[in-house]
Amino acid sequence: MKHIAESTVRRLSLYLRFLEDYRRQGLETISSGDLASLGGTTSAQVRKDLSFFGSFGTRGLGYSVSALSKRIREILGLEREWRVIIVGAGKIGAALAQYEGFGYRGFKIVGVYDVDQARIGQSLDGVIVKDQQELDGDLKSLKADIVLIAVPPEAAQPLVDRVTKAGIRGVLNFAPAPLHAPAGVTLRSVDMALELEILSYALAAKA
Amino acid sequence: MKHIAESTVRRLSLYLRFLEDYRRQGLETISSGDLASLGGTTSAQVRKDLSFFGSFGTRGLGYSVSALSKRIREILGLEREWRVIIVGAGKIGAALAQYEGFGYRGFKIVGVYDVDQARIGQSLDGVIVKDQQELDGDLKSLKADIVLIAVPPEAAQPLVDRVTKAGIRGVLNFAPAPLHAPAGVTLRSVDMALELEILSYALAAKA
DNA sequence: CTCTGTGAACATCTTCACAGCT
DNA sequence: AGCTGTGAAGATGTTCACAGAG
Repeated sequence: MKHIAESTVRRLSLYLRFLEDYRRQGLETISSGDLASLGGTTSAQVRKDLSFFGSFGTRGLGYSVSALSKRIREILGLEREWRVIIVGAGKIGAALAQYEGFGYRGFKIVGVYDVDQARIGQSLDGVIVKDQQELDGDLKSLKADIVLIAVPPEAAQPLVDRVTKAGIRGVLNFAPAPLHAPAGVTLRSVDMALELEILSYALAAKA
Repeated sequence: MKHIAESTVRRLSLYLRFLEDYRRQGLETISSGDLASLGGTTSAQVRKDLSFFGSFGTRGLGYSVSALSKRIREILGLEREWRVIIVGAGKIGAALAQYEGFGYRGFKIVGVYDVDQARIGQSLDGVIVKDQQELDGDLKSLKADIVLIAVPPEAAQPLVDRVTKAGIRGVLNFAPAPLHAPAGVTLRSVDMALELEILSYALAAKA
């Protein structure tokens, strides 16, 4: 398969949400124009995005809501369950552990770890915070696929090294630090301070 | 000023962090190559990014750490204080209110609001959660610049409409909903579920 | 000789416009 | 007639490669 742009994948993920809204409303077909106006893009963009993966629509009619949902879920790898471990049970880690947005789409939190004795043993939405010393063993025994990093920035890179050594191939980082992972590992970062600074730029630039 | 790509602004923000690391280490100059290797980019990219805003370097030597820091802070609008209001004191809102990453760079949280009586009155890192009914008045009296949205998805768009009507021009949304804002308002979204889905795609695609 | 600053070449992503099904 | 699917054109972002300052 040809390489797909991240922007395309992001939009696919959005389309899936709109499709689920449509299904909830009992609608059976949707056009590229409908998807476009919901997502703030153009109908050509929607058709182009989908065309990378095949031809799912019917000319003159549009797309079947259920068939397209299914197909996008397959493309995104959401038809399977992903087992997620969170490292760091501070404010962000705790918020992530209890975030409803994850569970409903096949992301299952199977463990939360911290180094702070005060946090170990706490229950976060049914998952008990465990001692980080148990992490290496648990990554394997719990069959974790993805690690969410919610530790202080200086602890983040060593943690990436550690979990990738244990075989983890997907990491989502929330620490404000630029991290590096070996080839074959997908590492993404969500940096809230950075987002605020980009907003600051936009506000300052138009003032 | 010509339009600057978001990717450029994002990198500038990263460069600023590296510059601060360098300053902490007492180093006085830095080359585009140094900045590039820290940020996982190329020296040409660094120079191009900076060139949009002027010529700050010395050929044969590099950039003055302190002068470049100062200049990037000006560009990003970080030499001033931004007054931030958080709406929604659930898990995410509370984590944001207590996130240290914001304060140190001129983002001051001046208020947190919720509709839930059980949360109103709670103290989050020194800020008392107030009743959301007071939001409209406080946006003006507290001179808020930026609103962070941490409410359930269905409440997000009405909230955007409300705060933009009150004069807010910068919104950072954490609810998993695609929002629209009037022209002149900068709205950015951080969507954690979306990030996990993009990760899922990457893992599924290489499997 | 080193490292910046930048036009030009290149690569990537988006939009256009229309042929082709239904 | 309506809407998809897709090459081609256009716009945007990145890398190259070198002139020029120190």
